Amino acid sequence: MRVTKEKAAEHRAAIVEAAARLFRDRGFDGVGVAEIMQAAGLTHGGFYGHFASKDALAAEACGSAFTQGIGRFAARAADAGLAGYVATYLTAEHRDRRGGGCPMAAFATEIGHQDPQVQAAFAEGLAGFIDAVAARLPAAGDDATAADGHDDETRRARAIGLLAAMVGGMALARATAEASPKLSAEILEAVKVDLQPVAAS
Amino acid sequence: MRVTKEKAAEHRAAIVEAAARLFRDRGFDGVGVAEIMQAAGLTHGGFYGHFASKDALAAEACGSAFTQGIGRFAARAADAGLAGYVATYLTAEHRDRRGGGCPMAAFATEIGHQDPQVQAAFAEGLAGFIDAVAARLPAAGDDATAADGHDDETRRARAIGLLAAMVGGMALARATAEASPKLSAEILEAVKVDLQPVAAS
DNA sequence: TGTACATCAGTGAACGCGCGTTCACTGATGTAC
DNA sequence: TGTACATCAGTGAACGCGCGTTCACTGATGTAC
Repeated sequence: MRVTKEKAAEHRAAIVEAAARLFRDRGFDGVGVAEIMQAAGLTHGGFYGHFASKDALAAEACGSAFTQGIGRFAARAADAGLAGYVATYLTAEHRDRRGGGCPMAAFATEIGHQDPQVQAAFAEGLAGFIDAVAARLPAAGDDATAADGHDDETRRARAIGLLAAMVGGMALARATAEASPKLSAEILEAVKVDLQPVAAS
Repeated sequence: MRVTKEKAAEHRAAIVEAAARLFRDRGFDGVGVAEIMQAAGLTHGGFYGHFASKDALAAEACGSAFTQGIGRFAARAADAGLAGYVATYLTAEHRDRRGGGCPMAAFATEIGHQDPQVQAAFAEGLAGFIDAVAARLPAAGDDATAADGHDDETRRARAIGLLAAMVGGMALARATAEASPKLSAEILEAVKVDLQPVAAS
C-alpha cells in the first residue's frame, strides 16, 4: 500500500514525535520499535524504510526533544523572564509530564549507555540549551543591570550552573515521586527557592 | 557443591557488591543476572537461592551504593569540609569511575522506570544523604558562623539545592563525556565554581 | 489526457538473540544417633 | 568421637518471552509513452 510522498514524510515526522515522547517517558530501553510505530499509527515492519536503526531514531528523537525544549524556553523566558521559566520548570506538572518535558531531566543518566550518535545528539542539544540560557543572563554592557552583568564566559558558566541545578532537581524529584511524594515536592520547592536569586540576577 | 553458611553469606555479599558496581556503571537494564554472578565468581543458576528476583537485588544494590556514598561523604566532609567534598565530587575522576561513584548521579533518571522496591531504596538512600549533608551545614546556633547559620528547615533546603546541582552537573558531565569532552570538562568546572560559595557557607 | 508498468511505502510473519527464570542434578555440609 | 543420612548452595542446561531486524508480498503512486 504505497502512499503519497507527502504522507510518507508525515509518517516519518509522526514516528519521530512519538519516539521523542515515549523515549522521554519510559527511557530508550523501555520502549520498542513496534510500540513507537503503533503510536504513530503504523505497523512495525515499515520502520526500516524510514530509519537505519532504532539508535538512529533515538538520536533524531533526542534532537527533536531538545529543539522543542529550547523553543519552549525561549518563549517562556521572553514572556516571564528567566525566573519565570525556572519557576515553571520546577513544578509537579512538569515532573509528572515526563514525555513532554525536558530531555535533559529525562535522559541525563542514561545517555552514557546509548549509541554514540545518540550521545552526539544530546551533546549538541545541550550546547544549544546552554547558549540559549546564557543569552538570557544579563551581559556586562547592559545598562539596566550593569552592576550584575557578566562577561560571556561568566554568563556561560552561570547558565551551566543554573541548568545543572534544574536538571538535578527535576531528576531527583521524579526519582522519588512514587516512593516518597513528600520528599519529591520538597525537592522541587527547595531547588526553586535556591535558584530564585540566580535566575533573577 | 554445598558450601559453608559463612561462604554462602560471603557469596551473597559479593553479588550485592558486584551489582552495586555494575548497575551504577551500565544501568539496571544494561547488566544481566548472569554477568553479575560471573563478576561475583559464581554461575547464574544459583542466583535465585540468594534473591527473589533481579529487582530485589537491584533494590539492595541501590541501598548498598547509598550506604557507601554517604560513608564517603561523611569521611571526606570531616576531613576537608563540605567545600572539599564538593570539589572532589565534581572531578573527571569521579565522572569516569561511574561504577564506584555517586548512586544519585548514576541512577537519577532511570529510577522512575524501575520496580517500586528499587524506587523505595533510592528514596530512602536519598533521604539519608540529605540528612547527612544538612547536618554539615552551619546551624543557627553555631558560634563561629552565627551570621550564616540557618534553622533546620533552611539547612535541609540548602542541602537539597546543593545535592541537586552536584547530581545534575555530574549527570550532564557524564552524558557529554564521550561526544564532547570539552563541554563535559566545562560543566564540571562551572558547577564547581558555582557551588563554592554555597559549600563554604 | 489516458494507459501500462515500474516503483516503493507499508504489512505482517518470521528469525535470531539475549535475558530472567526454572529445574534436575551434584556433592559437600551439617546433624541425628 | 564416629558414622549414616538429610539438607541445601551451587551448577549448567533449558524454557519462554520480548525485542531488533529481515523479508516476501501487496497495492497505490508516480511516470514513461
